[in-house]
Amino acid sequence: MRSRNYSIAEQLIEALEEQGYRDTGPRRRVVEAIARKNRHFTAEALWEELPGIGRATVYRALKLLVQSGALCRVMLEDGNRHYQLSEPGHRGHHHHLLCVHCGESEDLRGCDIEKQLHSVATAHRFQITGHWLEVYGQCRKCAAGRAC
Amino acid sequence: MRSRNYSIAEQLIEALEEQGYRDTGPRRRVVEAIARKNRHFTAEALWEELPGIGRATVYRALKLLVQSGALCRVMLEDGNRHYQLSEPGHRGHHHHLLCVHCGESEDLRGCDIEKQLHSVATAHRFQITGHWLEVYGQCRKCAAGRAC
DNA sequence: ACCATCATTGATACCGAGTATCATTATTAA
DNA sequence: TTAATAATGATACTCGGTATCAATGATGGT
Repeated sequence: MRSRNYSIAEQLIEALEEQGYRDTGPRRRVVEAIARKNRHFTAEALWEELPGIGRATVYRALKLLVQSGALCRVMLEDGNRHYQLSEPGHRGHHHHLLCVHCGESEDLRGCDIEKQLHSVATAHRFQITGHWLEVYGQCRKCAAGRAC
Repeated sequence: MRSRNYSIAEQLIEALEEQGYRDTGPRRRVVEAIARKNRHFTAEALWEELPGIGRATVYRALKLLVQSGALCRVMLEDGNRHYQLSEPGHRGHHHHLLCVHCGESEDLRGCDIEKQLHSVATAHRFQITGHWLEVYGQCRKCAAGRAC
């Protein structure tokens, strides 16, 4: 656990350094807090658990991490914006299964929605350049009525 | 044109009355402004073209119309929230093709994404209760380089 | 037509999420 | 070690939207 967290934090720092950003104390505290999370979270909640770190610093770090693909912005059903770690090795375009009950989220793999959209688009004579998809529901634990 | 706008406005007023809301002067001015639009718009822009109508009134009307299904909230790629009229007789859950160039939008018909999501969900043992999809691209006119 | 009731209005203040500014501080490369 | 430059955090601000509340308007019963 400890080492896993450590390595996630390291990966995030690396993601920043790859883009030419420095490895600083406050940045480290932010990514360590993110690495500890196993569900999606708001920027505000993250900031609140980081006393002494400025709001702007937290928002800046989140922005850079989203840019790098290491972190995803997800949209909840109520329209609130949350953040969540990308699964390792899964930084490109992808979608999420968001548990509305416990807040757990997993990357949606094996979704070839692009193909399907393309055929619909042809019928509309519409040239698709991008899309955005969120899927809401209950994870296996919550669906089974177990705590998670 | 005139009569078409009139009838759209009437339909919107009816959508409100069906829910037990009153047909008032300010409400009428809001729905008439919406009926004139043929692309998605922001709440703020709508308010600005309605001098004398309070901000809250505009936001309240939008909220009620979205509730009724006559109006959709759409999310742009940059995260900005816009609104657009539902196509007639298409008030239930549906998706949009949004032209990023001219702002035109059409309802996406014939998309059986639910089926596909369901099979992916099974693989994840995730119980889907809802989803949100936006599709971005260029409408046929913009793709052809024509003004629209 | 009148009145009592209750919904609606609009001014205002407020809220939440995020950004701009900017003087101070930390990191880095020479 | 130092000069250059990036990052920080306090603060004020923006943007989209909501809560409050006194004043106004619509409605249904008589």
